[in-house]
Amino acid sequence: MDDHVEHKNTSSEEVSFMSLTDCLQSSLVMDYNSLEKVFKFPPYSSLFQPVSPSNTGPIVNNPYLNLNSNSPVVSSSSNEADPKENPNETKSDRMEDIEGDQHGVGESSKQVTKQGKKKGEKKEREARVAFMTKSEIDHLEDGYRWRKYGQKAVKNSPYPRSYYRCTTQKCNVKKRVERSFHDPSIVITTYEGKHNHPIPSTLRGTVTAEHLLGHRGGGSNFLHSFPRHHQEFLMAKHPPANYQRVVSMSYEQGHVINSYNNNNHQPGVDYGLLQDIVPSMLLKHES
DNA sequence: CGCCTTTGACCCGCGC
DNA sequence: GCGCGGGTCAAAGGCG
Repeated sequence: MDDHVEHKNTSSEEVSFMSLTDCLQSSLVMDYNSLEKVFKFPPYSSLFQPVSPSNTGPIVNNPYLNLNSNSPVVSSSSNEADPKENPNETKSDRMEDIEGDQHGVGESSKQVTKQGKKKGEKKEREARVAFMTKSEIDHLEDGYRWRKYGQKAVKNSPYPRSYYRCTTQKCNVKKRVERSFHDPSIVITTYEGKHNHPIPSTLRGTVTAEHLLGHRGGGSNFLHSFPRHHQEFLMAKHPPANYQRVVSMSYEQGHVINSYNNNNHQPGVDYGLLQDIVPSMLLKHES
Protein backbone atom coordinates (compact mmCIF):
# COMPACT_ATOMS: atom_id res chain seq x y z
CA MET A 1 0.00 0.00 0.00
CA ASP A 2 1.29 3.35 -0.80
CA ASP A 3 1.96 5.58 2.07
CA HIS A 4 1.39 8.85 0.35
CA VAL A 5 -2.28 8.68 0.90
CA GLU A 6 -3.12 10.62 3.95
CA HIS A 7 -6.14 10.52 6.06
CA LYS A 8 -6.00 13.83 7.68
CA ASN A 9 -8.46 13.71 10.40
CA THR A 10 -6.63 15.48 13.09
CA SER A 11 -7.51 19.08 13.15
CA SER A 12 -9.59 21.04 10.71
CA GLU A 13 -12.25 19.08 9.10
CA GLU A 14 -11.71 15.75 7.59
CA VAL A 15 -9.50 16.56 4.73
CA SER A 16 -7.60 14.07 2.74
CA PHE A 17 -4.89 14.44 0.26
CA MET A 18 -3.31 12.35 -2.34
CA SER A 19 -0.43 13.24 -4.49
CA LEU A 20 -1.03 13.01 -8.14
CA THR A 21 1.88 10.70 -8.51
CA ASP A 22 0.13 8.32 -6.27
CA CYS A 23 -3.13 8.75 -8.03
CA LEU A 24 -1.47 7.58 -11.15
CA GLN A 25 -0.79 4.27 -9.60
CA SER A 26 -3.72 2.09 -10.24
CA SER A 27 -3.30 0.23 -7.01
CA LEU A 28 -4.59 3.28 -5.28
CA VAL A 29 -7.91 3.37 -6.95
CA MET A 30 -9.41 1.14 -4.37
CA ASP A 31 -8.17 3.29 -1.58
CA TYR A 32 -9.43 6.38 -3.14
CA ASN A 33 -12.78 4.79 -3.52
CA SER A 34 -12.83 4.30 0.17
CA LEU A 35 -11.83 7.88 0.66
CA GLU A 36 -14.74 8.90 -1.43
CA LYS A 37 -17.01 7.19 0.97
CA VAL A 38 -15.35 8.32 4.13
CA PHE A 39 -14.51 11.84 3.20
CA LYS A 40 -16.99 12.49 0.47
CA PHE A 41 -14.26 13.00 -1.99
CA PRO A 42 -15.06 13.74 -5.54
CA PRO A 43 -15.01 10.70 -7.76
CA TYR A 44 -11.57 9.43 -8.43
CA SER A 45 -12.01 10.04 -12.11
CA SER A 46 -12.67 13.70 -11.50
CA LEU A 47 -9.12 14.19 -10.39
CA PHE A 48 -8.06 13.61 -13.92
CA GLN A 49 -10.53 15.75 -15.66
CA PRO A 50 -8.94 18.33 -17.86
CA VAL A 51 -8.57 21.76 -16.47
CA SER A 52 -11.04 23.76 -18.38
CA PRO A 53 -13.04 26.91 -18.01
CA SER A 54 -15.89 24.82 -16.79
CA ASN A 55 -14.07 23.59 -13.76
CA THR A 56 -12.15 26.69 -13.01
CA GLY A 57 -15.31 28.29 -11.84
CA PRO A 58 -15.29 27.46 -8.17
CA ILE A 59 -11.68 28.34 -7.76
CA VAL A 60 -12.48 31.88 -8.63
CA ASN A 61 -14.02 31.95 -5.25
CA ASN A 62 -11.02 30.49 -3.64
CA PRO A 63 -10.97 32.40 -0.39
CA TYR A 64 -7.25 32.43 -0.28
CA LEU A 65 -6.99 34.25 -3.51
CA ASN A 66 -7.83 37.86 -3.52
CA LEU A 67 -10.07 37.74 -6.49
CA ASN A 68 -13.16 39.71 -7.18
CA SER A 69 -15.21 37.67 -4.93
CA ASN A 70 -18.82 37.30 -4.30
CA SER A 71 -17.47 34.46 -2.27
CA PRO A 72 -20.34 32.05 -2.32
CA VAL A 73 -18.11 29.36 -0.94
CA VAL A 74 -18.48 30.73 2.52
CA SER A 75 -21.11 28.69 4.08
CA SER A 76 -24.31 30.29 5.12
CA SER A 77 -24.78 31.08 8.76
CA SER A 78 -28.01 29.18 8.76
CA ASN A 79 -26.41 25.91 7.92
CA GLU A 80 -26.12 22.80 10.01
CA ALA A 81 -27.32 24.26 13.22
CA ASP A 82 -26.76 21.03 15.02
CA PRO A 83 -23.37 19.45 14.67
CA LYS A 84 -24.85 16.09 15.30
CA GLU A 85 -26.85 16.45 12.17
CA ASN A 86 -23.74 17.05 10.22
CA PRO A 87 -21.37 14.17 10.64
CA ASN A 88 -18.85 15.89 8.46
CA GLU A 89 -18.42 18.72 10.82
CA THR A 90 -15.66 18.03 13.20
CA LYS A 91 -14.59 19.40 16.47
CA SER A 92 -12.32 21.98 15.04
CA ASP A 93 -14.99 23.23 12.74
CA ARG A 94 -16.96 24.10 15.72
CA MET A 95 -13.92 25.51 17.38
CA GLU A 96 -13.54 27.87 14.53
CA ASP A 97 -17.08 28.96 14.93
CA ILE A 98 -15.89 30.27 18.22
CA GLU A 99 -12.73 31.70 16.82
CA GLY A 100 -14.67 33.81 14.50
CA ASP A 101 -15.78 35.88 17.41
CA GLN A 102 -12.35 36.76 18.55
CA HIS A 103 -10.48 39.23 16.52
CA GLY A 104 -6.87 40.00 16.53
CA VAL A 105 -4.16 39.43 18.98
CA GLY A 106 -3.88 42.03 21.62
CA GLU A 107 -7.35 42.62 22.78
CA SER A 108 -7.38 40.63 25.94
CA SER A 109 -8.05 37.64 23.89
CA LYS A 110 -8.84 35.08 26.47
CA GLN A 111 -11.63 37.03 27.97
CA VAL A 112 -12.84 38.05 24.63
CA THR A 113 -12.94 34.42 23.80
CA LYS A 114 -15.11 33.66 26.70
CA GLN A 115 -17.34 36.65 26.64
CA GLY A 116 -17.37 37.08 22.94
CA LYS A 117 -18.68 33.63 22.43
CA LYS A 118 -22.35 33.72 21.95
CA LYS A 119 -23.95 30.51 22.85
CA GLY A 120 -26.20 28.95 20.34
CA GLU A 121 -25.09 31.37 17.73
CA LYS A 122 -23.50 29.79 14.73
CA LYS A 123 -20.74 31.63 13.03
CA GLU A 124 -20.14 31.39 9.40
CA ARG A 125 -17.38 29.02 8.66
CA GLU A 126 -14.59 30.16 6.46
CA ALA A 127 -13.97 28.09 3.43
CA ARG A 128 -10.58 26.56 3.28
CA VAL A 129 -8.16 25.57 0.66
CA ALA A 130 -5.44 23.04 1.12
CA PHE A 131 -2.35 22.56 -0.93
CA MET A 132 0.15 19.79 -0.96
CA THR A 133 3.51 21.00 -2.05
CA LYS A 134 6.77 19.22 -2.49
CA SER A 135 9.16 21.57 -0.83
CA GLU A 136 12.07 21.59 1.50
CA ILE A 137 10.88 24.67 3.26
CA ASP A 138 7.83 24.69 5.44
CA HIS A 139 6.57 28.17 5.03
CA LEU A 140 6.15 28.86 1.37
CA GLU A 141 6.20 32.45 0.26
CA ASP A 142 2.83 33.38 -1.13
CA GLY A 143 3.04 37.14 -1.36
CA TYR A 144 1.21 37.88 1.84
CA ARG A 145 2.71 38.61 5.20
CA TRP A 146 2.10 36.14 7.95
CA ARG A 147 2.74 36.09 11.62
CA LYS A 148 3.22 32.82 13.35
CA TYR A 149 1.07 32.55 16.42
CA GLY A 150 1.44 28.97 17.41
CA GLN A 151 2.96 25.65 16.86
CA LYS A 152 1.70 22.36 18.05
CA ALA A 153 2.87 18.84 17.87
CA VAL A 154 0.61 16.72 15.76
CA LYS A 155 -0.52 13.44 17.10
CA ASN A 156 1.04 10.48 15.33
CA SER A 157 3.39 12.73 13.48
CA PRO A 158 6.93 13.77 14.25
CA TYR A 159 6.37 17.04 12.48
CA PRO A 160 4.75 19.99 14.21
CA ARG A 161 1.92 22.05 12.78
CA SER A 162 2.45 25.78 12.59
CA TYR A 163 -0.28 28.37 12.75
CA TYR A 164 -0.04 31.64 10.90
CA ARG A 165 -2.26 34.68 10.70
CA CYS A 166 -2.21 37.35 8.05
CA THR A 167 -0.56 40.40 9.57
CA THR A 168 -2.72 42.87 7.73
CA GLN A 169 -5.16 44.59 10.01
CA LYS A 170 -8.73 43.37 9.86
CA CYS A 171 -7.68 40.46 7.73
CA ASN A 172 -8.23 37.32 9.71
CA VAL A 173 -7.00 34.85 7.17
CA LYS A 174 -5.14 32.01 8.76
CA LYS A 175 -3.12 29.20 7.52
CA ARG A 176 -1.78 26.02 8.91
CA VAL A 177 1.41 24.48 7.72
CA GLU A 178 2.55 21.00 8.43
CA ARG A 179 4.60 18.29 6.88
CA SER A 180 3.17 15.08 5.73
CA PHE A 181 3.92 12.34 8.15
CA HIS A 182 4.09 9.82 5.37
CA ASP A 183 6.14 11.87 3.00
CA PRO A 184 8.23 14.52 4.76
CA SER A 185 9.03 16.14 1.48
CA ILE A 186 5.43 17.25 1.21
CA VAL A 187 4.22 20.37 2.91
CA ILE A 188 0.53 20.67 3.57
CA THR A 189 -0.69 24.23 3.69
CA THR A 190 -4.25 24.96 4.63
CA TYR A 191 -5.62 28.43 4.08
CA GLU A 192 -8.68 29.58 5.90
CA GLY A 193 -10.53 32.74 5.16
CA LYS A 194 -10.34 35.32 2.48
CA HIS A 195 -7.92 38.19 2.19
CA ASN A 196 -9.70 41.51 2.13
CA HIS A 197 -6.68 43.39 0.86
CA PRO A 198 -4.21 43.21 -1.96
CA ILE A 199 -0.81 41.65 -1.69
CA PRO A 200 1.29 43.95 0.49
CA SER A 201 3.11 46.51 -1.57
CA THR A 202 6.39 45.68 0.07
CA LEU A 203 6.16 42.31 -1.52
CA ARG A 204 4.92 43.55 -4.83
CA GLY A 205 8.22 45.25 -5.21
CA THR A 206 10.34 42.35 -4.25
CA VAL A 207 8.56 39.30 -5.49
CA THR A 208 9.73 38.61 -8.97
CA ALA A 209 8.73 36.09 -11.51
CA GLU A 210 11.65 34.05 -10.35
CA HIS A 211 10.20 33.96 -6.90
CA LEU A 212 6.94 32.90 -8.36
CA LEU A 213 8.60 30.06 -10.08
CA GLY A 214 10.80 29.01 -7.24
CA HIS A 215 13.97 29.86 -9.04
CA ARG A 216 15.16 32.13 -6.33
CA GLY A 217 14.99 32.44 -2.63
CA GLY A 218 16.25 29.07 -1.55
CA GLY A 219 13.31 27.17 -2.81
CA SER A 220 10.71 29.68 -1.88
CA ASN A 221 7.87 28.96 -4.15
CA PHE A 222 5.10 31.42 -4.42
CA LEU A 223 3.78 29.64 -7.40
CA HIS A 224 2.79 26.59 -5.51
CA SER A 225 0.33 28.60 -3.56
CA PHE A 226 -1.80 29.09 -6.56
CA PRO A 227 -4.49 26.82 -7.78
CA ARG A 228 -3.47 24.23 -10.21
CA HIS A 229 -4.66 25.85 -13.36
CA HIS A 230 -2.96 29.09 -12.47
CA GLN A 231 0.25 27.25 -11.90
CA GLU A 232 -0.20 25.59 -15.24
CA PHE A 233 0.07 28.91 -16.91
CA LEU A 234 3.31 29.86 -15.28
CA MET A 235 4.75 26.42 -15.58
CA ALA A 236 4.09 26.35 -19.24
CA LYS A 237 6.32 29.36 -19.61
CA HIS A 238 9.05 28.55 -17.14
CA PRO A 239 8.94 25.06 -15.75
CA PRO A 240 11.30 24.92 -12.80
CA ALA A 241 13.60 21.97 -12.77
CA ASN A 242 12.53 20.99 -9.32
CA TYR A 243 8.87 21.14 -10.03
CA GLN A 244 6.93 18.37 -8.47
CA ARG A 245 3.42 17.26 -8.95
CA VAL A 246 0.97 18.70 -6.55
CA VAL A 247 -2.66 18.24 -5.88
CA SER A 248 -4.61 21.01 -4.34
CA MET A 249 -8.13 20.86 -3.12
CA SER A 250 -10.68 23.39 -2.23
CA TYR A 251 -13.04 22.28 0.39
CA GLU A 252 -15.64 23.46 2.75
CA GLN A 253 -17.77 21.79 5.32
CA GLY A 254 -15.67 18.72 4.98
CA HIS A 255 -16.49 18.37 1.32
CA VAL A 256 -13.92 18.70 -1.34
CA ILE A 257 -15.39 21.12 -3.79
CA ASN A 258 -12.56 21.24 -6.25
CA SER A 259 -9.29 19.59 -6.97
CA TYR A 260 -6.49 20.33 -9.31
CA ASN A 261 -3.47 18.62 -10.58
CA ASN A 262 -0.83 19.43 -13.06
CA ASN A 263 -1.16 16.36 -15.12
CA ASN A 264 -3.60 17.80 -17.52
CA HIS A 265 -1.97 20.44 -19.54
CA GLN A 266 -4.75 22.08 -21.35
CA PRO A 267 -4.53 24.93 -23.73
CA GLY A 268 -7.77 26.37 -22.45
CA VAL A 269 -6.41 27.64 -19.21
CA ASP A 270 -8.09 30.73 -17.95
CA TYR A 271 -5.23 33.16 -18.15
CA GLY A 272 -7.49 36.01 -17.28
CA LEU A 273 -7.90 34.64 -13.81
CA LEU A 274 -4.22 34.48 -13.39
CA GLN A 275 -3.83 38.12 -14.02
CA ASP A 276 -6.29 38.78 -11.30
CA ILE A 277 -4.01 37.27 -8.76
CA VAL A 278 -0.58 37.95 -10.15
CA PRO A 279 0.19 41.59 -10.67
CA SER A 280 0.81 42.20 -14.30
CA MET A 281 4.12 43.77 -13.51
CA LEU A 282 5.33 40.49 -12.20
CA LEU A 283 4.37 38.60 -15.27
CA LYS A 284 6.11 41.15 -17.40
CA HIS A 285 9.30 40.45 -15.58
CA GLU A 286 9.45 37.12 -17.19
CA SER A 287 11.47 36.61 -20.29
C1' DC B 1 11.88 50.16 17.82
C1' DG B 2 9.05 47.27 15.25
C1' DC B 3 8.28 42.91 13.71
C1' DC B 4 8.72 38.23 14.12
C1' DT B 5 9.33 33.54 16.28
C1' DT B 6 9.26 30.61 20.20
C1' DT B 7 6.92 28.24 23.65
C1' DG B 8 4.39 27.15 27.83
C1' DA B 9 -0.10 27.93 29.45
C1' DC B 10 -4.67 28.03 28.66
C1' DC B 11 -9.34 27.16 26.57
C1' DC B 12 -12.59 24.25 24.50
C1' DG B 13 -15.01 20.20 22.76
C1' DC B 14 -15.14 15.41 22.47
C1' DG B 15 -14.92 10.63 23.83
C1' DC B 16 -14.70 7.36 27.35
C1' DG C 1 -15.80 14.00 35.49
C1' DC C 2 -11.52 13.46 33.40
C1' DG C 3 -8.04 13.14 30.01
C1' DC C 4 -6.75 14.13 25.45
C1' DG C 5 -5.90 16.76 21.40
C1' DG C 6 -6.45 20.85 18.59
C1' DG C 7 -6.25 25.66 18.53
C1' DT C 8 -4.96 30.17 20.52
C1' DC C 9 -2.85 33.50 23.58
C1' DA C 10 0.76 36.30 25.13
C1' DA C 11 5.19 37.01 27.39
C1' DA C 12 9.87 36.78 26.31
C1' DG C 13 13.53 37.02 23.40
C1' DG C 14 15.87 37.57 18.79
C1' DC C 15 16.89 40.18 14.83
C1' DG C 16 17.51 43.88 11.47
